[in-house]
Amino acid sequence: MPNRVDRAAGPARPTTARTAVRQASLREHNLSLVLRAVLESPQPPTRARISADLGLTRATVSGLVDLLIEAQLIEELAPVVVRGAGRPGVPLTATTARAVAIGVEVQVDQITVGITDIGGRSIVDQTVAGNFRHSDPAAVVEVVHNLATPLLDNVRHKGARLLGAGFSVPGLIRRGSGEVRFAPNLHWDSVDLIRMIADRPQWNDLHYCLGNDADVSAVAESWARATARGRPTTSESFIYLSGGVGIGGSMIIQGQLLEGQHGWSGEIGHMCVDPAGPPCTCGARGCLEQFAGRDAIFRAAGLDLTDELPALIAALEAGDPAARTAIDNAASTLGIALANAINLLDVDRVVIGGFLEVLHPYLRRGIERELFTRVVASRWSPLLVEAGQLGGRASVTGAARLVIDQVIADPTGWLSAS
Amino acid sequence: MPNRVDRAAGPARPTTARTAVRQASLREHNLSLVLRAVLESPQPPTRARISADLGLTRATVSGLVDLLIEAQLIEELAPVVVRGAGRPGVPLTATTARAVAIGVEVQVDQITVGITDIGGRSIVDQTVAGNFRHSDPAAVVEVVHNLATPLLDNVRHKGARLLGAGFSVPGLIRRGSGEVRFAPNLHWDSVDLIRMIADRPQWNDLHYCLGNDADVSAVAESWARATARGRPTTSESFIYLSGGVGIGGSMIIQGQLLEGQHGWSGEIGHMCVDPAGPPCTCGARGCLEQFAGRDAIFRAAGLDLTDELPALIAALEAGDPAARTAIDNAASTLGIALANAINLLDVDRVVIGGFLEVLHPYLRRGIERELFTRVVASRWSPLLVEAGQLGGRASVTGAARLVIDQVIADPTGWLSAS
DNA sequence: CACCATATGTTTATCGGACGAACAAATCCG
DNA sequence: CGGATTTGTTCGTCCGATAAACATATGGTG
Repeated sequence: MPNRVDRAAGPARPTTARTAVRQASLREHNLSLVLRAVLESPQPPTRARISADLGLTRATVSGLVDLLIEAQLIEELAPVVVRGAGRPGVPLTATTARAVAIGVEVQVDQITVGITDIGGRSIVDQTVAGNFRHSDPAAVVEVVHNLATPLLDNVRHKGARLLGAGFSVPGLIRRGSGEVRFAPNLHWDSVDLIRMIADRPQWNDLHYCLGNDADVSAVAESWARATARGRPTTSESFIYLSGGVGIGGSMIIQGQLLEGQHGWSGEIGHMCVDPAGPPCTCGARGCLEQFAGRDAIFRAAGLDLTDELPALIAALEAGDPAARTAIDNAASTLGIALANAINLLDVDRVVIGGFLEVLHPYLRRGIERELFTRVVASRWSPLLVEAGQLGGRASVTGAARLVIDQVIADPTGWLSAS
Repeated sequence: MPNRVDRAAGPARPTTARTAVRQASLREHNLSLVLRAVLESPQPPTRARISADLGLTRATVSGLVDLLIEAQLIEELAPVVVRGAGRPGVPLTATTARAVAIGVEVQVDQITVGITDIGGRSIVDQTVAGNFRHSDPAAVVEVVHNLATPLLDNVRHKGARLLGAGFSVPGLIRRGSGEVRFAPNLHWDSVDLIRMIADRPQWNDLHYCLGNDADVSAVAESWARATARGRPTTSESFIYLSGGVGIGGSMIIQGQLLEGQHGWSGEIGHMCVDPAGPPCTCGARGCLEQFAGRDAIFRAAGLDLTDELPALIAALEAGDPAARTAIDNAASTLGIALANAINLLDVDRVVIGGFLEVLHPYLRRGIERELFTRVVASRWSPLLVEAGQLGGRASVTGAARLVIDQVIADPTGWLSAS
């Protein structure tokens, strides 16, 4: 089958399937269910356990499991487990490094390529620094290709299956296509990134995903905290804040990315937190970015824009009043913006990522203060402001995760090939 | 079967069904699909047309249609249509006044009961005025009962099927139960409204729905504009603003109500539009309500709070500067709040309802001005600020619609009874 | 008007896939 | 060692969609 870009970003879209359900869809769905059960279970489940959890017959589950095993997506473990009477079950788990996805993160100052297996283990990754502002897409593709080729060769050589490739780009994506609609910092405008990559021989015949970096990072965080807590990602809802040059946002509602009509949702950086505030690059006034963006904070703290994060932290630790005020202002405006979002969406969790992740300890109290006074439902449901867990690796991981989410959503396409 | 409150509010929840798919579910799904095809089609479709649209066999569709006809949900029309060669098809349409839902709207100053059939036609409705602030739930139930009984008797006497009852309440709903969590104006706290109603003999054995009034109105508007444009409600996304004593909001994303984790989403009235603004009843400062709520506008316009809307409109038409300023301020703060919401959700349509609906002509320009400068994506996708189409009837219609949405989402439960 | 082309709706046989029950396998317990 | 218990597989059954043939009802054309 040819290159496919089924969805431009995000995990399985809520299947309020307007499409008809043929008998095969039934299989697809249950296959997806079983695979998800294996991948998201706290510990490797047996066939019997899956059967009980899902309400399917053991016979049915067995059949589906066989298909997934044949596809190298899952495998059996030794039946070491002993826990009472009865024949011990065979625990099932994701294969390690046998079914992998490649994630590519394009940033303004670096490009990272990483390989993640279906179980979420990062196999290998590699970063190359550079200046990609106002870059030529073809040059970027070249860099990606060169960076990825050895990794791909290596993985293929070991007999692993390549499930697909996911891309994270700092800009707006055209949903359902492999096209970058607009990436201000890269200075890209309607670049069909996927097509450019897919034309290369080694990149043929793959599944492709493309996503906005904030969205992709949010997906990765959703995954990380689900596995960390040993719980399925299903019911998680949170707002993800991605601090960078600007401030991006993204919403995970019940484990699903809320993409919006065009895939441009989450522009929390341009939420108005003070109509009398300073003008923003977007043309409006008082946008959050102007208070809590990287440049804004550094400027308010009296630092040079070329300074690095450690300088800011040093100033904070030294008790520098300007730095402290800068952070407090950022925190309270972040709090206002997040309170607005929470009131709108009824979500009780916020995850702070990007460069703000490191500042989380300094920001948290200030943010929470605003949340507790402004969120209407805060008296009934506690609110949490957490730091991301993935640091700079969120985007690469997430990009690969986009692919894996597609596999989970419908494993059928990945069955036939041995 | 006993009284059921399958979902507390809203239309079919996105079925990212974590639950297993048995063979029966397949039937359910396709039944739902066929029913939806009949109900949402611009003009009555034939079996063959449905078959082509959905990709199901004519045989399959025929079978499903038979079930739906037997359940009195749809019926055949005379094959009058002549449009080319071939055997003329039999057009299918919703039955009129043979399958109906009852909608109940509880407001602070009135209670309305209305009956709507599955095709969306309003059969009859009735309103009683009263003061239900700080009301006794039991008394309200009594009023509802007395108001509804003759309507129900009448409908049943004509041999129509009662599909269920939907309730609209100005407050927070406990999702998945029939309980009103908190309704400040009614002064209700954890009132199990559905149980109280269902205990009455005539109300036995029904399907029940319960929803927040803004949510319910939004559902009704979604439906109204879908049928008005002769298009299925599927892909519609908009933000609904419900002006009342306060300002409620609600989001319809791709035809689906976005309820949030607890069902408390849409609190756009407490979005901060000016951190230095006046204190709000919620404890924060600068909430939208304090600028664009009914009381705020009347106060700013120099009117008495007991005045009615016509007084405000008269002042506006007379060119009264205070009134004009009040409206302009309301519009720009509404614009700020809506821009925030739109940036977050990537929706390109806003529907203004409640008492603001009438003021729409005076507000629109001011709102749009803010939107066009503040919404990042406005240069690519045009934004629309529309008035609701249903006026005061939105809530009753929507309440009944909650039930009908459930029927559409899974008609199985309504098949057996002749 | 006969006849064919075209489209709709129904009938029939077939097949895919889940289910239930029975059975073999592997453990624990007494 | 034999019963109890749980797991995984095998086999017949049943439900529901599919495909193909057929009956039905038009329009068009010589």
